[in-house]
Amino acid sequence: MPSKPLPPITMDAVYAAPGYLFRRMQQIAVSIFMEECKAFDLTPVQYAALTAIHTHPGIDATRLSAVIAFDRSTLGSVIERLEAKDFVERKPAPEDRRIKLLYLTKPGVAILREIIPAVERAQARMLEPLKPADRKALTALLSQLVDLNNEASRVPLRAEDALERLGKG
Amino acid sequence: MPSKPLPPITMDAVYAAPGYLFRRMQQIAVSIFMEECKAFDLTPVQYAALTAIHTHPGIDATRLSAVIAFDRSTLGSVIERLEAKDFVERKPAPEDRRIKLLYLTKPGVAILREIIPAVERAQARMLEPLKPADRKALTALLSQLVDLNNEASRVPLRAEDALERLGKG
DNA sequence: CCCAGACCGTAAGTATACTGTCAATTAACA
DNA sequence: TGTTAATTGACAGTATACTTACGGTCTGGG
Repeated sequence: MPSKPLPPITMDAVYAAPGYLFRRMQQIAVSIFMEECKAFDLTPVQYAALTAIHTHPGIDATRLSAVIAFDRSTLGSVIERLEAKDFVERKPAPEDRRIKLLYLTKPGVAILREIIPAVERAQARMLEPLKPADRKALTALLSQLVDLNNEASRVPLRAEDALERLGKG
Repeated sequence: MPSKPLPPITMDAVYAAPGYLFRRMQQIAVSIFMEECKAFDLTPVQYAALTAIHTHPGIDATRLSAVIAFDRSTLGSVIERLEAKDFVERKPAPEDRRIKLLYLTKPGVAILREIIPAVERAQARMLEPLKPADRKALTALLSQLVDLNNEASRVPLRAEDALERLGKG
């Protein structure tokens, strides 16, 4: 019996691999976001953090990381930068001295409102080369896949859990 | 006349945005890759670099960056790490003292052959939650989108250009 | 032949995105 | 109640992923 032939080592195999396509698309998405939003000097992650803090004022860093699926360690420096720009405030929680509660400042709320059109332009541009029907199909498939693969990520999205506790506390 | 209403600021809008989905899927893809390949201690980018050097022995760092769509600066440290692990060799080009030519070592070729099954398992796992037809559809759409958005990236894929010059030189 | 410009690798700086670990603090339970 | 367990933010370490800039090198037009 012949042994299974070794697959050829080619760049075409790399270019067709989902992992490569995801990395590449992420590069492109960040690039487009930064271009559209350069007047605001906010990164995609900083924008997501501002939105989450706006939606859940007084959230703490650990719960914020669960809401935006972002590593707890990295989030520290993200918040530091937002604090340095005076978009976010950290206040110690009275009932738990380990926790620091996060709030948007007035400039933070203002920039969040102002940046929205640029963010929407960026999101539209990412999919623009596709036909409208294909845009919907891609978004739906991606959305499904991210949801079904949630547990495979080291930092799964846990918005419900996080907010449930927030409500209880 | 009423002014256009402001869009509501919600996390659901963030979760449905293509940019968020691409970032999330990239996180998941890297996590799956690292899990499947942890016995080899190679990152996705290091794997792509090894494959490209194997396919084009004697390529230089700038052309390599064009072939794998990876920033020239970052690539320096990636190659350094591959050199430290003794998977890659850098040799000065005799006809151009600016250039260092890249070659795989024997261990480099060996690990590339050995890691392939793990890489294929990782690629399959990324799409596994979808139905087979949907896997194909997603890959096709992504492939199209990456190709059509190539110029939007700061580091566009320029494999043909790079290899053309490589052949001429 | 010369020199302006292009090109090569490299370095410093910023920002994700992880891995650990740690001390302080709070919660849970025997 | 008292001791262990879990949680929180912080820190150090590694690896992308980009920016600008700089010295060394080559190349083309005058």
